[in-house]
This record gives sequence, C-alpha cells and structure tokens, in this order.
Amino acid sequence: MSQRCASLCRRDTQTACAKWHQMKQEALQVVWFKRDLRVEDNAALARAAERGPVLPLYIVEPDYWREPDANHRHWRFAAQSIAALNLNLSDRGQPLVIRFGEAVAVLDSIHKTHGIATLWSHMETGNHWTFMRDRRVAGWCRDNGVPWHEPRQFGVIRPLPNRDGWAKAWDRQMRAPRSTAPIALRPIANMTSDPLPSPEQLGLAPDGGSACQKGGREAGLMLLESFMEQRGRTYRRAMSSPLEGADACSRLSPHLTWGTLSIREVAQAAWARQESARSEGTRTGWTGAMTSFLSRLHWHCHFIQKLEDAPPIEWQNLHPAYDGLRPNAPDSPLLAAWQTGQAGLPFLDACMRSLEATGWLNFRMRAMVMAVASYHLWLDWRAPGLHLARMFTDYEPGIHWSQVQMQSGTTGMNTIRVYNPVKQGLDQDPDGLFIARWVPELAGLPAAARHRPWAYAEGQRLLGRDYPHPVVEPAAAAKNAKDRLWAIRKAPEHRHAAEMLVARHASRAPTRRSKKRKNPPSSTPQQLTLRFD
DNA sequence: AGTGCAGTTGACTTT
DNA sequence: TAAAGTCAACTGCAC
Repeated sequence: MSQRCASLCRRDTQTACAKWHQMKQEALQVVWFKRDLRVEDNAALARAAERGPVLPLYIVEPDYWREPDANHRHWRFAAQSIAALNLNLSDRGQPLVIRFGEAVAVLDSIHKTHGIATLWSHMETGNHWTFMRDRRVAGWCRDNGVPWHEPRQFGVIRPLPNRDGWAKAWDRQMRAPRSTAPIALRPIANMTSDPLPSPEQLGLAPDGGSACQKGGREAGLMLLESFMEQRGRTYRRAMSSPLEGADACSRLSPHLTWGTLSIREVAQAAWARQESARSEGTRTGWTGAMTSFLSRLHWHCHFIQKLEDAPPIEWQNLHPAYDGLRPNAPDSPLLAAWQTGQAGLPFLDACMRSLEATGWLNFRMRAMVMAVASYHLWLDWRAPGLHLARMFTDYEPGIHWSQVQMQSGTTGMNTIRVYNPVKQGLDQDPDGLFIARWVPELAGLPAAARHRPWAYAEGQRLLGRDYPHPVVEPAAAAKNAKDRLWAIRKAPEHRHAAEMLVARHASRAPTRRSKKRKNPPSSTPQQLTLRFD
C-alpha cells in the first residue's frame, strides 16, 4: 500500500492522498480460501489485508463434490480444516464466510451487495473441474472489472516456458520469508454465512475410512513438531516399510493438499532441523533424513507442475503410443478384487485394505499397487487411478495423475518398473506382520506362507475358503505385460515422441557418473540427464 | 604353494 | 520408486 500512497502523495495534493486512504478503507478485499486453509504464511490473505477490509470466503461447491474423484474422507478433512480456520479468523475479528453454491454465482451475489474491489486466492493447480471453474471465475472478474490476484503457494510456475532453472526457483521461493497473518480484521457488516454441509448433504457416501487423518492446522502442527523432533530421524531407512513408514514418514501430505500448513513453512522447518543437526556434530541420521525429506517436498511441486503444463494427463495417455493398449472398459471382477483387497496376493491385499481404512500408503506401496493394477491385472489406469484418488486423504491431482501414468507405463519417458508384489512383501515386510494385521485370514500361517500361501500346504488349505486364490499368476502376468510394453517401446516413432515429451516435462538433473569410469571427469562437459521420475 | 572350480557379490545392461 | 540377466572379480575349498 505504501508505494501507491507515496506516489500519489508526491504527485497530488494532500486531499487526493486522504481520499485514497478513505477509498482504501472501503475497498473490499475478498480472500477466497481454496486449498490454503490457514492464515499463517498465506500470501493472498497477507497482501489483501494490506489493501483494505478483508472478507474471508470459503465456497462449498456441490458440483465439485459430485466429481468422481471426490470422496467422503476428503470432505471430512476439508470440513475440519475449514472449521478450524473459521475459529482462527473469528479470533481476529471477522469469521470465515461460508457460502454454498457455484463460485461465480456466489461472487456475483457478494459483489452486488457489498462490491468486491479485489479478489484474492492462491494459485491453484487442481483437477480439470477446478481448472474450468477458475476459467469461469476469471471471465466473471473480467466482465465485472474485478482484478483477481493469485499468489503462489507451491513451486509451480504459471506459465512455464521450459524447465530450465525450475529447481533454483523452487529453492528461492521456499527460502523466502513467510507471510505474516494479519492480527486484526475489520468486521464486515451484513454478511451472511451458510453452515458447513454434512457429507450426506453433498451426496458423499461413507467410504470405510475409519482411521483417516484428522484435518485442521493444529493436527498439522503437531505432526510437524513430532516429525522434526523425533519421528523423522529414521525417515530414510524406514519410509518404505509399510509398518514403520506410518510413523517414520511425516504424514503431512493431507495438510499440504488442503493448505493447513504451507509447504514453505515445512521446508523451512526441515532446513532448520538440518542446521541444528549439523551444529550438534554427532551423527544422528537427521541430516540425511532431512535431505531425503526435502527432496520429496521438491518432487511434490515438480509433479504438480506437470499437470499445470499438461492438463490432459488426467484423462489421456501422455504418450499416444499406448492408446488402446489395454481395454478401455475395466475387467470388473479383477478391478473389484484389486480394490477390495481380495486379489489373493496377500501383500497387495494388505496394502489395499490398509489404504481403505487409513487413507494413506507410503510411496513405495502406492507405486506397487498401481503397478499391479496396470501390469499384472492389465487394467487401464483410469479406473484404478480414480479409486486411489478417492482413497488417498492427501489426493493432490497433479501428483496423483502423474504417478498413476508413470506406474502404468503410459508416459513413455521413464523405464517400466514392474513391482513384484510378492518380492516387495518379502523385502518390506519380512516377518509378515503387515499382512497379519490387514489380512487376518492368513495370520495363523508362518511368515513365509503369509507371503505365498499357495506354495505351502497349510496355506493351500485356506485358499478358496478363507482367502481367495490369486487372481493372476504374478510371474507369468508380469512377463506378459513387460513383453507387450517393450514391443511398443521398441518402435522408432515411440522414441521420437518420447524425446519431445522429455524436453517438455522432465527435470534437469546432472548426470551421475559411474564410479568405475576410467575417463577423467574433466574431459567431458557436464551433461544433462532428463528424468521423469 | 599354486590351480581349478563352484558359488557369491557387485556393477552394469537389458527388458 | 523394478527385476532379471550378464560378466568379471572375488572367495573358500579340495587337491
């Protein structure tokens, strides 16, 4: 504000300046909260508050919650976070105004009664539905002469000419000072607010998520603290284990999705933890843990950037050579067996059942369950991808659809990774504890038989009665899938299209030099390797 | 002590 | 964030 005021004061009379201050008092700043449900480090809110009286707004959009990727557990988390945000804003003098309806209609009605000077919201890279809704809102803003500012909260750049310098920009943004929350908000007169609807009112059926994470900034702060103080120390070693990962991973993901914490404050906490570990001197594992964690925060934005640059990845193969490879209509019994944890592959089933109840899986297990759907079960990624979107409390469209396509091999860019669900189980859950926890039918078996009940007499006795026979033979199914994928990848036109995709979407990372390379490193220029991983 | 050989390990390639 | 295969170096052991 000071800049504009100063220039006016210099150029014009004091009266003009006073008039501008007067106008500023009345110029309603609507802060439209979307997936940034916090007042701390919220640039939209902070900047709006510098300009004039703030109307904090949340729009419950029934059409959004009718989309196939939306689910009961998402709304529960969002609603808890919205309620907490409302309390926080109320303490500052102006409660959150909740409106039920279509965004343009809501904005238009507020504009007619109160007059919106400026609209503020964070820059959102959501699904196709939110993208189209934002286009309608942008049109309305243009028609009504309302400027709409969308400061960034993630490292996503809009528009992005190319990927050069992206990582540096991410670093700069995350290290920048956090925005401070306005201490007091001036109450807005005559503003009505709707109650938060129940999931049923939004048409959302219960989804079996009895043990999903709780929303609200308080829960996020507690996770952040316990992760940085204690849980995170073994992050690097334990994150891939389905049992240990639940504790050793930060579990901050839904808070980043709904913005109850800003990714910047999380990254800065990690850097601070790294610093304190270094100054302590003793080897505790914290520096390495934080390095791994920070690289994942970086990947978070890296993947969302992909959806920003290529919205069709939500419904279309990134690489067209894979169109028609798998049947469009899913094989319903196979899909159902996979979804419900009744595929007869114990470790896979344990993961799927655990996901349904808790809304969370560690990264490796997410990759595995998607790979099994895509390769062993030969399902097109759309139906399994939708199921996972609905199951993940932390569903973030940009990360999700990039990963789904990557794990089904339809990007054509990265190498095919066919996870072996039996081997992963033996590697990550050697004692079969995770299987026993989620597939109690098999808990009475010795560990080895829990992983492969068909290979042991005592396991065979349960098959077809207490626990299903495997829906596919894993080794043969994997071989078949690899053969079909590699047949496509060998075609020269596949490579050509893949190179174009790599140039557009892949990260730029320095080549890792082989340890045994005899050539002196200085003889070759630094090369760039392009990765979609 | 040196040699041959089977089995192991790790780095690297292929699918 | 894969898994299987290849190859060369290495190991332990018998002779």
